[in-house]
Amino acid sequence: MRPKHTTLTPQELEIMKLVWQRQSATVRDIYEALLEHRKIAYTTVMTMMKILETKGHLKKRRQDRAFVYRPAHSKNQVIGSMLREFINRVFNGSAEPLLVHLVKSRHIREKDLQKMARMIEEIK
Amino acid sequence: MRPKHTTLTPQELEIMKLVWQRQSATVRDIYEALLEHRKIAYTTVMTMMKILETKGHLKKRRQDRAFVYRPAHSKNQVIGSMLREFINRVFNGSAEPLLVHLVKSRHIREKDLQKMARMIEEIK
DNA sequence: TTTGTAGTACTAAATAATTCGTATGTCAAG
DNA sequence: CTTGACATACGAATTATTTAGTACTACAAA
Repeated sequence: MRPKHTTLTPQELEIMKLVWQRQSATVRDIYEALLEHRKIAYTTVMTMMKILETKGHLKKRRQDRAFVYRPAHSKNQVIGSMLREFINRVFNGSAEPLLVHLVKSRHIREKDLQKMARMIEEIK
Repeated sequence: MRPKHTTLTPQELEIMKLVWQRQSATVRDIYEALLEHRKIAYTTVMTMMKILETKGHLKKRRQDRAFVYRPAHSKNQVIGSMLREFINRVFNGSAEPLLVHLVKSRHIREKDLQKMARMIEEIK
């Protein structure tokens, strides 16, 4: 069976971002990082990380008394599939109308497009 | 108070897409359109459209015995803000890494970028 | 006038997502 | 040995999302 593409919920993504940043982290590490932005209970973070593990997004390993968690997949992989899912759901699978939105809303500029064009050249 | 930016859930979006397509629609119209793709109850569609109305995404008007629903906002507006929300949540607000993903995953090609560049020229 | 059809209103159940409390165990400092 | 700090395990409450059943009403056809 395939990896089973469980997409990340908003709170799960928030935690995954922090783990990716650190390569590996304990519940406490993430708890403290989250606390800087909002009130949250230690056990809430623990539960979330346990869920992320059962969903296959985190791997854990015991180190001393606590678990150390690591990402099971790269950020690029996961974000990439979230983007694909979004394009499917919102734009029926085609990226062009997304681009149109980005351009018209001025989220990207000519400069960015040129940068991308150069990137394509390099890939070729 | 502002419009209160309720973002569309997946099923809500599905329905809104059908209403945008039709300009206006009854519960039965949408029910029949959805039925072509999957099993669903008439009252389920009714409930969803009622929710969309209370969330401010649909306006209703009675015509004969049934309600006729219309979008409260344009597709561009709503999709645009969904895109913005996605960029904030997933890419911390900057569109460039999104572009990088699109290019690297070959979702967009040089041809598309050129098209966009021309579009920018026209906007200027 | 009776009855079937098509509509809404109301209720509610199932699942997913988010949050946190209590119980329990282990280890180190006193 | 006792106690406090810190960790996990387990259970559960809350809210959001999705789905659909039942009751009731209005109208048109028989």
